[in-house]
Amino acid sequence: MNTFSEENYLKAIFRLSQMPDNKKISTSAIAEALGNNPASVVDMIRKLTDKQLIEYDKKKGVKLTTQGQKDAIQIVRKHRLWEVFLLEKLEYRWDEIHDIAEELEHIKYHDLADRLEKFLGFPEYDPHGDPIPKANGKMAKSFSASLADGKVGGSYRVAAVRDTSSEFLKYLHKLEINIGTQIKIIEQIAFDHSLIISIDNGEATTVSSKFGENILIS
Amino acid sequence: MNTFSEENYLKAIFRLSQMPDNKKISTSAIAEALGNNPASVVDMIRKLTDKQLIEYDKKKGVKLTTQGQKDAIQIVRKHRLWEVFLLEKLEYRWDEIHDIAEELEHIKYHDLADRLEKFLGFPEYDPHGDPIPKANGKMAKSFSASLADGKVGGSYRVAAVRDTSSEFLKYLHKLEINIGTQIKIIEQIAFDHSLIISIDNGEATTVSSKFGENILIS
DNA sequence: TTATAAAATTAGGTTTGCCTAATTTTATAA
DNA sequence: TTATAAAATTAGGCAAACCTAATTTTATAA
Ligand SMILES: [Mn+2]
Ligand SMILES: [Mn+2]
Ligand SMILES: [Mn+2]
Ligand SMILES: [Mn+2]
Repeated sequence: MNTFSEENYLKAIFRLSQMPDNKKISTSAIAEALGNNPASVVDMIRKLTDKQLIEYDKKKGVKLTTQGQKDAIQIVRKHRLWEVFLLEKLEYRWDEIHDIAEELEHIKYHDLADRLEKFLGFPEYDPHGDPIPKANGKMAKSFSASLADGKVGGSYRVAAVRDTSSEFLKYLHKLEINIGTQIKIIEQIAFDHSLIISIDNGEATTVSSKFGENILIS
Repeated sequence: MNTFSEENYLKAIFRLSQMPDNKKISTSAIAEALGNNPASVVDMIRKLTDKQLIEYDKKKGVKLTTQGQKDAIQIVRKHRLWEVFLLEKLEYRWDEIHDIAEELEHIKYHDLADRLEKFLGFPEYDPHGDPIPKANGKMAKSFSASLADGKVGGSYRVAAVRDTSSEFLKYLHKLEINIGTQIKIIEQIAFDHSLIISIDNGEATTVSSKFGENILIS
Protein backbone atom coordinates (compact mmCIF):
# COMPACT_ATOMS: atom_id res chain seq x y z
CA MET A 1 0.00 0.00 0.00
CA ASN A 2 1.03 3.54 -0.65
CA THR A 3 1.43 6.24 1.98
CA PHE A 4 -0.63 9.44 2.05
CA SER A 5 2.26 11.29 0.56
CA GLU A 6 2.90 8.79 -2.19
CA GLU A 7 -0.78 8.94 -3.06
CA ASN A 8 -0.69 12.70 -3.29
CA TYR A 9 2.24 12.50 -5.66
CA LEU A 10 0.55 9.88 -7.82
CA LYS A 11 -2.57 11.98 -7.99
CA ALA A 12 -0.62 15.11 -8.89
CA ILE A 13 1.26 13.25 -11.61
CA PHE A 14 -1.98 11.85 -12.93
CA ARG A 15 -3.55 15.28 -13.03
CA LEU A 16 -0.54 16.68 -14.88
CA SER A 17 -0.68 13.81 -17.36
CA GLN A 18 -4.32 14.65 -18.11
CA MET A 19 -3.49 18.20 -19.07
CA PRO A 20 -4.40 19.00 -22.66
CA ASP A 21 -1.12 20.88 -23.22
CA ASN A 22 0.78 17.59 -23.21
CA LYS A 23 3.87 19.11 -21.63
CA LYS A 24 6.42 16.77 -20.11
CA ILE A 25 5.96 16.17 -16.41
CA SER A 26 9.07 17.66 -14.89
CA THR A 27 10.45 17.69 -11.39
CA SER A 28 9.59 21.35 -11.09
CA ALA A 29 6.05 20.91 -12.40
CA ILE A 30 5.36 18.33 -9.71
CA ALA A 31 6.97 20.51 -7.08
CA GLU A 32 4.79 23.39 -8.19
CA ALA A 33 1.62 21.28 -8.15
CA LEU A 34 2.21 20.04 -4.62
CA GLY A 35 3.79 23.16 -3.19
CA ASN A 36 6.90 21.19 -2.33
CA ASN A 37 10.56 21.83 -2.96
CA PRO A 38 12.05 20.29 -6.15
CA ALA A 39 14.63 18.51 -3.99
CA SER A 40 11.83 16.72 -2.19
CA VAL A 41 10.31 15.72 -5.49
CA VAL A 42 13.58 14.17 -6.55
CA ASP A 43 13.46 12.01 -3.41
CA MET A 44 9.93 10.89 -4.14
CA ILE A 45 10.59 10.24 -7.82
CA ARG A 46 13.26 7.82 -6.70
CA LYS A 47 10.90 6.15 -4.26
CA LEU A 48 8.03 5.79 -6.70
CA THR A 49 10.40 4.53 -9.36
CA ASP A 50 11.64 1.84 -6.98
CA LYS A 51 8.05 0.89 -6.30
CA GLN A 52 7.49 0.72 -10.04
CA LEU A 53 4.66 3.19 -9.94
CA ILE A 54 6.36 5.67 -12.26
CA GLU A 55 9.11 5.74 -14.86
CA TYR A 56 11.50 8.59 -15.09
CA ASP A 57 13.56 9.72 -18.01
CA LYS A 58 15.34 13.04 -17.73
CA LYS A 59 14.38 13.77 -21.35
CA LYS A 60 10.76 12.69 -21.23
CA GLY A 61 10.02 13.40 -17.59
CA VAL A 62 7.78 11.34 -15.33
CA LYS A 63 5.22 8.82 -16.57
CA LEU A 64 2.88 6.64 -14.54
CA THR A 65 3.27 2.89 -15.02
CA THR A 66 0.13 0.81 -15.48
CA GLN A 67 0.06 0.12 -11.76
CA GLY A 68 0.74 3.75 -10.91
CA GLN A 69 -2.09 4.85 -13.15
CA LYS A 70 -4.41 2.32 -11.54
CA ASP A 71 -3.54 3.50 -8.07
CA ALA A 72 -3.93 7.14 -9.03
CA ILE A 73 -7.35 6.57 -10.55
CA GLN A 74 -8.59 4.84 -7.42
CA ILE A 75 -7.63 7.87 -5.36
CA VAL A 76 -9.32 10.22 -7.82
CA ARG A 77 -12.38 7.99 -7.63
CA LYS A 78 -12.52 8.26 -3.86
CA HIS A 79 -11.84 11.98 -3.93
CA ARG A 80 -14.72 12.67 -6.27
CA LEU A 81 -17.14 10.34 -4.55
CA TRP A 82 -16.43 11.93 -1.19
CA GLU A 83 -16.98 15.33 -2.76
CA VAL A 84 -20.44 14.27 -3.85
CA PHE A 85 -21.12 13.00 -0.35
CA LEU A 86 -19.98 16.22 1.27
CA LEU A 87 -22.05 18.38 -1.02
CA GLU A 88 -25.20 16.34 -1.28
CA LYS A 89 -25.41 14.71 2.11
CA LEU A 90 -23.57 17.04 4.43
CA GLU A 91 -24.62 20.14 2.54
CA TYR A 92 -21.23 21.75 2.29
CA ARG A 93 -20.78 24.41 -0.35
CA TRP A 94 -18.85 23.44 -3.45
CA ASP A 95 -15.96 25.67 -2.50
CA GLU A 96 -15.52 23.79 0.79
CA ILE A 97 -15.53 20.18 -0.29
CA HIS A 98 -12.21 19.88 -2.04
CA ASP A 99 -10.03 20.24 1.05
CA ILE A 100 -11.98 17.69 3.06
CA ALA A 101 -11.98 15.21 0.18
CA GLU A 102 -8.25 15.73 0.00
CA GLU A 103 -8.04 13.90 3.32
CA LEU A 104 -10.90 11.45 2.91
CA GLU A 105 -9.48 10.14 -0.37
CA HIS A 106 -6.65 8.44 1.51
CA ILE A 107 -8.80 6.21 3.63
CA LYS A 108 -8.35 2.64 2.59
CA TYR A 109 -10.70 -0.15 3.33
CA HIS A 110 -12.08 -2.99 1.35
CA ASP A 111 -15.10 -1.90 -0.65
CA LEU A 112 -15.21 1.61 0.75
CA ALA A 113 -15.38 3.41 -2.59
CA ASP A 114 -17.85 0.89 -3.98
CA ARG A 115 -20.20 1.19 -1.03
CA LEU A 116 -19.98 4.94 -1.06
CA GLU A 117 -20.69 4.97 -4.79
CA LYS A 118 -23.74 2.79 -4.30
CA PHE A 119 -24.97 4.88 -1.39
CA LEU A 120 -24.69 8.01 -3.54
CA GLY A 121 -26.55 6.40 -6.42
CA PHE A 122 -23.64 5.92 -8.83
CA PRO A 123 -23.01 9.57 -9.67
CA GLU A 124 -21.32 10.17 -13.01
CA TYR A 125 -19.74 13.52 -12.23
CA ASP A 126 -18.44 15.21 -9.13
CA PRO A 127 -19.69 18.64 -8.03
CA HIS A 128 -17.04 20.36 -10.14
CA GLY A 129 -18.12 18.51 -13.28
CA ASP A 130 -15.22 16.06 -13.29
CA PRO A 131 -16.07 12.50 -14.27
CA ILE A 132 -15.97 9.90 -11.50
CA PRO A 133 -13.94 6.81 -12.42
CA LYS A 134 -15.82 3.53 -12.14
CA ALA A 135 -14.58 0.66 -10.00
CA ASN A 136 -12.83 -0.81 -13.03
CA GLY A 137 -10.94 2.42 -13.61
CA LYS A 138 -12.93 3.51 -16.65
CA MET A 139 -13.98 7.10 -16.68
CA ALA A 140 -15.77 9.44 -19.05
CA LYS A 141 -13.62 11.99 -20.80
CA SER A 142 -13.27 15.29 -18.99
CA PHE A 143 -14.81 18.33 -20.56
CA SER A 144 -12.14 20.32 -22.31
CA ALA A 145 -13.75 23.11 -24.30
CA SER A 146 -13.74 26.34 -22.34
CA LEU A 147 -15.99 29.33 -22.49
CA ALA A 148 -13.01 31.25 -23.84
CA ASP A 149 -13.19 29.03 -26.92
CA GLY A 150 -16.87 29.86 -27.43
CA LYS A 151 -18.23 32.08 -30.18
CA VAL A 152 -19.72 35.50 -29.72
CA GLY A 153 -23.47 35.04 -29.82
CA GLY A 154 -23.23 31.42 -28.71
CA SER A 155 -24.98 30.08 -25.61
CA TYR A 156 -23.30 27.35 -23.59
CA ARG A 157 -24.02 25.10 -20.64
CA VAL A 158 -21.52 25.13 -17.78
CA ALA A 159 -20.34 21.54 -17.59
CA ALA A 160 -17.36 21.78 -15.29
CA VAL A 161 -14.79 24.10 -13.79
CA ARG A 162 -11.11 23.80 -14.57
CA ASP A 163 -9.89 25.66 -11.50
CA THR A 164 -11.35 24.25 -8.30
CA SER A 165 -9.79 26.75 -5.92
CA SER A 166 -12.15 28.18 -3.36
CA GLU A 167 -11.40 31.69 -4.67
CA PHE A 168 -12.75 30.82 -8.09
CA LEU A 169 -15.69 28.86 -6.74
CA LYS A 170 -16.67 31.66 -4.39
CA TYR A 171 -16.58 34.05 -7.32
CA LEU A 172 -18.86 31.72 -9.29
CA HIS A 173 -21.14 31.50 -6.29
CA LYS A 174 -21.35 35.26 -6.23
CA LEU A 175 -22.22 35.33 -9.93
CA GLU A 176 -24.75 32.55 -9.33
CA ILE A 177 -23.01 30.25 -11.75
CA ASN A 178 -23.29 26.51 -11.16
CA ILE A 179 -22.94 23.32 -13.13
CA GLY A 180 -25.82 23.51 -15.61
CA THR A 181 -26.01 27.28 -15.75
CA GLN A 182 -26.48 28.66 -19.26
CA ILE A 183 -24.04 31.35 -20.35
CA LYS A 184 -24.36 33.44 -23.48
CA ILE A 185 -21.34 35.26 -24.89
CA ILE A 186 -22.52 38.72 -25.84
CA GLU A 187 -19.21 40.23 -26.79
CA GLN A 188 -15.49 39.65 -26.66
CA ILE A 189 -13.20 42.59 -26.02
CA ALA A 190 -10.37 42.58 -28.55
CA PHE A 191 -7.94 44.32 -26.21
CA ASP A 192 -7.60 41.64 -23.51
CA HIS A 193 -10.14 38.99 -24.53
CA SER A 194 -12.45 39.87 -21.66
CA LEU A 195 -15.93 38.46 -22.18
CA ILE A 196 -19.24 40.17 -21.79
CA ILE A 197 -21.69 37.45 -20.88
CA SER A 198 -25.25 36.91 -19.83
CA ILE A 199 -25.81 34.38 -17.05
CA ASP A 200 -29.08 32.46 -17.38
CA ASN A 201 -30.38 35.30 -19.56
CA GLY A 202 -29.60 37.86 -16.89
CA GLU A 203 -28.03 41.24 -17.47
CA ALA A 204 -24.63 41.69 -19.08
CA THR A 205 -21.58 41.01 -16.93
CA THR A 206 -17.92 41.33 -17.82
CA VAL A 207 -15.44 38.61 -16.92
CA SER A 208 -11.76 38.18 -17.64
CA SER A 209 -10.24 35.83 -20.19
CA LYS A 210 -8.74 33.87 -17.30
CA PHE A 211 -12.25 33.42 -16.00
CA GLY A 212 -13.44 32.18 -19.39
CA GLU A 213 -10.63 29.67 -19.63
CA ASN A 214 -11.64 28.10 -16.35
CA ILE A 215 -15.27 27.50 -17.25
CA LEU A 216 -15.69 24.29 -19.21
CA ILE A 217 -18.69 23.93 -21.46
CA SER A 218 -20.55 21.09 -23.08
CA MET B 1 -3.98 21.11 16.14
CA ASN B 2 -2.94 17.66 17.20
CA THR B 3 -1.40 15.05 14.94
CA PHE B 4 -3.00 11.69 14.20
CA SER B 5 -0.65 10.09 16.65
CA GLU B 6 -1.29 12.59 19.40
CA GLU B 7 -5.00 12.07 18.90
CA ASN B 8 -4.65 8.34 19.21
CA TYR B 9 -2.78 8.78 22.47
CA LEU B 10 -5.37 11.18 23.83
CA LYS B 11 -8.14 8.79 22.93
CA ALA B 12 -6.36 5.84 24.52
CA ILE B 13 -5.74 7.81 27.69
CA PHE B 14 -9.36 8.90 27.73
CA ARG B 15 -10.54 5.33 27.34
CA LEU B 16 -8.26 4.18 30.15
CA SER B 17 -9.53 6.98 32.36
CA GLN B 18 -13.10 5.81 31.78
CA MET B 19 -12.34 2.31 33.05
CA PRO B 20 -14.40 1.38 36.08
CA ASP B 21 -11.39 -0.20 37.82
CA ASN B 22 -9.90 3.26 38.42
CA LYS B 23 -6.33 2.07 38.08
CA LYS B 24 -3.64 4.65 37.52
CA ILE B 25 -2.79 5.26 33.89
CA SER B 26 0.79 4.10 33.60
CA THR B 27 3.30 4.26 30.80
CA SER B 28 2.96 0.55 30.29
CA ALA B 29 -0.84 0.63 30.26
CA ILE B 30 -0.78 3.17 27.46
CA ALA B 31 1.86 1.19 25.61
CA GLU B 32 -0.29 -1.90 25.90
CA ALA B 33 -3.42 -0.09 24.75
CA LEU B 34 -1.76 1.25 21.63
CA GLY B 35 0.51 -1.67 20.88
CA ASN B 36 3.53 0.59 21.16
CA ASN B 37 6.78 0.28 23.03
CA PRO B 38 6.89 1.90 26.50
CA ALA B 39 9.89 3.94 25.38
CA SER B 40 7.77 5.51 22.67
CA VAL B 41 5.10 6.30 25.20
CA VAL B 42 7.63 8.15 27.31
CA ASP B 43 8.41 10.34 24.30
CA MET B 44 4.77 11.11 23.73
CA ILE B 45 4.03 11.75 27.40
CA ARG B 46 6.67 14.42 27.26
CA LYS B 47 5.18 15.90 24.11
CA LEU B 48 1.62 15.96 25.37
CA THR B 49 2.77 17.39 28.68
CA ASP B 50 4.53 20.21 26.84
CA LYS B 51 1.33 20.84 24.91
CA GLN B 52 -0.55 20.90 28.22
CA LEU B 53 -2.92 18.18 27.16
CA ILE B 54 -1.94 15.82 29.97
CA GLU B 55 -0.31 15.98 33.37
CA TYR B 56 2.11 13.36 34.47
CA ASP B 57 3.09 12.37 37.97
CA LYS B 58 5.16 9.24 38.39
CA LYS B 59 3.06 8.35 41.44
CA LYS B 60 -0.37 9.09 40.02
CA GLY B 61 0.32 8.38 36.37
CA VAL B 62 -1.17 10.26 33.44
CA LYS B 63 -4.23 12.50 33.64
CA LEU B 64 -5.88 14.50 30.89
CA THR B 65 -6.04 18.25 31.41
CA THR B 66 -9.31 20.04 30.72
CA GLN B 67 -8.13 20.78 27.18
CA GLY B 68 -6.85 17.25 26.69
CA GLN B 69 -10.19 15.84 27.80
CA LYS B 70 -12.02 18.19 25.44
CA ASP B 71 -9.85 17.16 22.51
CA ALA B 72 -10.22 13.47 23.33
CA ILE B 73 -13.99 13.70 23.51
CA GLN B 74 -14.20 15.36 20.12
CA ILE B 75 -12.28 12.46 18.59
CA VAL B 76 -14.49 9.93 20.32
CA ARG B 77 -17.48 11.87 19.01
CA LYS B 78 -16.26 11.66 15.45
CA HIS B 79 -15.30 8.03 15.81
CA ARG B 80 -18.74 7.02 16.98
CA LEU B 81 -20.61 9.15 14.47
CA TRP B 82 -18.59 7.68 11.61
CA GLU B 83 -19.36 4.22 12.93
CA VAL B 84 -23.05 4.96 12.70
CA PHE B 85 -22.56 6.21 9.16
CA LEU B 86 -20.63 3.13 8.10
CA LEU B 87 -23.18 0.75 9.55
CA GLU B 88 -26.38 2.50 8.63
CA LYS B 89 -25.51 4.18 5.37
CA LEU B 90 -22.77 2.05 3.88
CA GLU B 91 -24.13 -1.17 5.33
CA TYR B 92 -20.91 -2.47 6.78
CA ARG B 93 -21.19 -5.15 9.45
CA TRP B 94 -20.58 -4.04 13.04
CA ASP B 95 -17.34 -5.98 13.22
CA GLU B 96 -15.94 -4.00 10.27
CA ILE B 97 -16.67 -0.43 11.21
CA HIS B 98 -14.24 0.14 14.03
CA ASP B 99 -11.08 0.03 11.94
CA ILE B 100 -12.42 2.43 9.32
CA ALA B 101 -13.67 4.85 11.97
CA GLU B 102 -10.20 4.68 13.49
CA GLU B 103 -9.00 6.58 10.42
CA LEU B 104 -12.03 8.75 9.73
CA GLU B 105 -12.00 10.12 13.29
CA HIS B 106 -8.86 12.12 12.52
CA ILE B 107 -10.32 14.17 9.72
CA LYS B 108 -10.58 17.74 10.82
CA TYR B 109 -12.77 20.32 9.25
CA HIS B 110 -15.01 23.00 10.54
CA ASP B 111 -18.43 21.60 11.35
CA LEU B 112 -17.73 18.11 10.05
CA ALA B 113 -18.91 16.25 13.15
CA ASP B 114 -21.93 18.50 13.51
CA ARG B 115 -23.02 18.05 9.92
CA LEU B 116 -22.51 14.34 10.11
CA GLU B 117 -24.48 14.16 13.33
CA LYS B 118 -27.34 16.09 11.75
CA PHE B 119 -27.26 13.93 8.63
CA LEU B 120 -27.46 10.81 10.79
CA GLY B 121 -30.40 12.18 12.77
CA PHE B 122 -28.59 12.88 16.04
CA PRO B 123 -27.96 9.30 17.14
CA GLU B 124 -27.52 8.79 20.87
CA TYR B 125 -25.46 5.62 20.75
CA ASP B 126 -23.00 4.11 18.35
CA PRO B 127 -23.45 0.60 16.93
CA HIS B 128 -21.58 -0.91 19.88
CA GLY B 129 -23.88 0.78 22.39
CA ASP B 130 -21.39 3.46 23.39
CA PRO B 131 -22.88 6.91 23.97
CA ILE B 132 -22.03 9.56 21.38
CA PRO B 133 -20.75 12.81 22.93
CA LYS B 134 -22.72 15.90 21.94
CA ALA B 135 -21.07 18.92 20.32
CA ASN B 136 -20.67 20.49 23.76
CA GLY B 137 -18.82 17.43 25.03
CA LYS B 138 -21.66 16.12 27.18
CA MET B 139 -22.32 12.43 26.89
CA ALA B 140 -24.61 9.88 28.50
CA LYS B 141 -23.01 7.48 30.92
CA SER B 142 -21.75 4.27 29.42
CA PHE B 143 -23.46 1.07 30.35
CA SER B 144 -21.46 -0.74 32.99
CA ALA B 145 -23.44 -3.74 34.26
CA SER B 146 -22.42 -6.91 32.48
CA LEU B 147 -24.27 -10.09 31.80
CA ALA B 148 -21.84 -11.80 34.17
CA ASP B 149 -23.34 -9.68 36.96
CA GLY B 150 -26.88 -10.83 36.10
CA LYS B 151 -28.94 -13.22 38.21
CA VAL B 152 -29.84 -16.74 37.21
CA GLY B 153 -33.38 -16.63 35.91
CA GLY B 154 -33.09 -12.96 34.96
CA SER B 155 -33.69 -11.71 31.45
CA TYR B 156 -31.65 -8.78 30.14
CA ARG B 157 -31.45 -6.53 27.13
CA VAL B 158 -28.09 -6.28 25.39
CA ALA B 159 -27.23 -2.57 25.60
CA ALA B 160 -23.61 -2.50 24.54
CA VAL B 161 -20.46 -4.57 24.12
CA ARG B 162 -17.37 -3.94 26.18
CA ASP B 163 -14.97 -5.64 23.79
CA THR B 164 -15.29 -4.28 20.25
CA SER B 165 -12.76 -6.56 18.62
CA SER B 166 -13.88 -8.14 15.40
CA GLU B 167 -13.35 -11.60 16.93
CA PHE B 168 -15.91 -10.93 19.62
CA LEU B 169 -18.33 -9.21 17.26
CA LYS B 170 -18.12 -12.03 14.75
CA TYR B 171 -18.90 -14.47 17.53
CA LEU B 172 -21.92 -12.40 18.50
CA HIS B 173 -22.98 -12.28 14.88
CA LYS B 174 -22.82 -16.06 14.76
CA LEU B 175 -24.95 -16.31 17.90
CA GLU B 176 -27.32 -13.73 16.40
CA ILE B 177 -26.81 -11.35 19.26
CA ASN B 178 -27.19 -7.63 18.58
CA ILE B 179 -27.87 -4.47 20.52
CA GLY B 180 -31.43 -4.97 21.77
CA THR B 181 -31.31 -8.76 21.87
CA GLN B 182 -32.91 -10.26 24.97
CA ILE B 183 -30.79 -12.75 26.91
CA LYS B 184 -32.05 -14.95 29.72
CA ILE B 185 -29.59 -16.54 32.16
CA ILE B 186 -30.71 -20.11 32.60
CA GLU B 187 -27.87 -21.37 34.73
CA GLN B 188 -24.42 -20.46 35.95
CA ILE B 189 -21.82 -23.19 36.20
CA ALA B 190 -20.12 -23.01 39.60
CA PHE B 191 -16.84 -24.45 38.31
CA ASP B 192 -15.80 -21.69 35.89
CA HIS B 193 -18.75 -19.29 35.90
CA SER B 194 -19.78 -20.29 32.42
CA LEU B 195 -23.31 -19.19 31.62
CA ILE B 196 -26.07 -21.16 30.05
CA ILE B 197 -28.24 -18.63 28.29
CA SER B 198 -31.23 -18.38 26.01
CA ILE B 199 -30.96 -15.84 23.20
CA ASP B 200 -34.27 -14.22 22.27
CA ASN B 201 -36.03 -17.21 23.86
CA GLY B 202 -34.07 -19.62 21.68
CA GLU B 203 -32.56 -22.86 22.81
CA ALA B 204 -29.95 -23.06 25.57
CA THR B 205 -26.39 -22.06 24.67
CA THR B 206 -23.31 -22.09 26.84
CA VAL B 207 -20.93 -19.14 26.90
CA SER B 208 -17.82 -18.42 28.93
CA SER B 209 -17.54 -16.03 31.85
CA LYS B 210 -15.27 -13.88 29.69
CA PHE B 211 -18.10 -13.68 27.18
CA GLY B 212 -20.54 -12.64 29.90
CA GLU B 213 -18.24 -9.89 31.12
CA ASN B 214 -18.14 -8.34 27.68
CA ILE B 215 -21.88 -8.07 27.18
CA LEU B 216 -23.26 -4.95 28.83
CA ILE B 217 -26.90 -4.90 29.81
CA SER B 218 -29.48 -2.28 30.63
C1' DT C 1 15.70 -6.33 54.68
C1' DT C 2 17.30 -7.75 50.63
C1' DA C 3 16.90 -10.15 46.30
C1' DT C 4 14.24 -10.29 42.29
C1' DA C 5 11.05 -8.85 39.09
C1' DA C 6 8.54 -5.29 36.79
C1' DA C 7 8.14 -0.66 35.17
C1' DA C 8 10.09 3.46 33.59
C1' DT C 9 13.52 5.90 31.50
C1' DT C 10 17.63 6.94 28.74
C1' DA C 11 20.63 6.53 24.85
C1' DG C 12 21.04 5.87 20.42
C1' DG C 13 19.04 4.51 15.92
C1' DT C 14 15.70 4.16 11.82
C1' DT C 15 12.32 5.67 8.33
C1' DT C 16 9.48 9.06 6.14
C1' DG C 17 8.99 13.26 4.16
C1' DC C 18 10.19 17.35 4.19
C1' DC C 19 13.76 21.43 4.02
C1' DT C 20 18.05 24.76 2.56
C1' DA C 21 22.25 25.57 0.27
C1' DA C 22 25.51 24.26 -2.99
C1' DT C 23 26.55 22.21 -7.22
C1' DT C 24 25.86 20.33 -11.69
C1' DT C 25 23.38 19.86 -15.82
C1' DT C 26 20.57 21.60 -19.47
C1' DA C 27 18.28 25.14 -22.06
C1' DT C 28 18.13 29.80 -24.15
C1' DA C 29 19.49 33.91 -25.84
C1' DA C 30 23.05 37.28 -27.23
C1' DT D 1 29.66 29.96 -29.48
C1' DT D 2 29.54 31.40 -25.11
C1' DA D 3 27.32 33.67 -21.22
C1' DT D 4 23.39 33.44 -18.42
C1' DA D 5 19.45 31.62 -16.56
C1' DA D 6 16.64 27.83 -15.27
C1' DA D 7 16.10 23.13 -13.85
C1' DA D 8 17.72 19.15 -11.60
C1' DT D 9 20.37 17.01 -8.42
C1' DT D 10 23.36 16.24 -4.38
C1' DA D 11 24.68 16.86 0.30
C1' DG D 12 23.45 17.48 4.67
C1' DG D 13 19.89 18.32 8.16
C1' DC D 14 15.54 18.27 10.80
C1' DA D 15 11.15 16.75 13.12
C1' DA D 16 7.88 13.10 13.98
C1' DA D 17 7.07 8.75 15.61
C1' DC D 18 8.54 4.78 16.08
C1' DC D 19 12.15 1.05 17.65
C1' DT D 20 15.91 -1.92 20.59
C1' DA D 21 19.07 -2.39 24.19
C1' DA D 22 20.85 -0.81 28.39
C1' DT D 23 20.14 1.26 32.67
C1' DT D 24 17.76 3.05 36.57
C1' DT D 25 13.92 3.26 39.54
C1' DT D 26 10.15 1.22 41.97
C1' DA D 27 7.44 -2.55 43.65
C1' DT D 28 6.95 -7.18 45.71
C1' DA D 29 7.91 -11.19 47.82
C1' DA D 30 10.95 -14.25 50.45
MN1 LIG E 1 -4.70 14.15 -0.51
MN1 LIG F 1 -13.77 17.83 -7.69
MN1 LIG G 1 -7.27 6.54 15.22
MN1 LIG H 1 -17.89 1.93 18.73
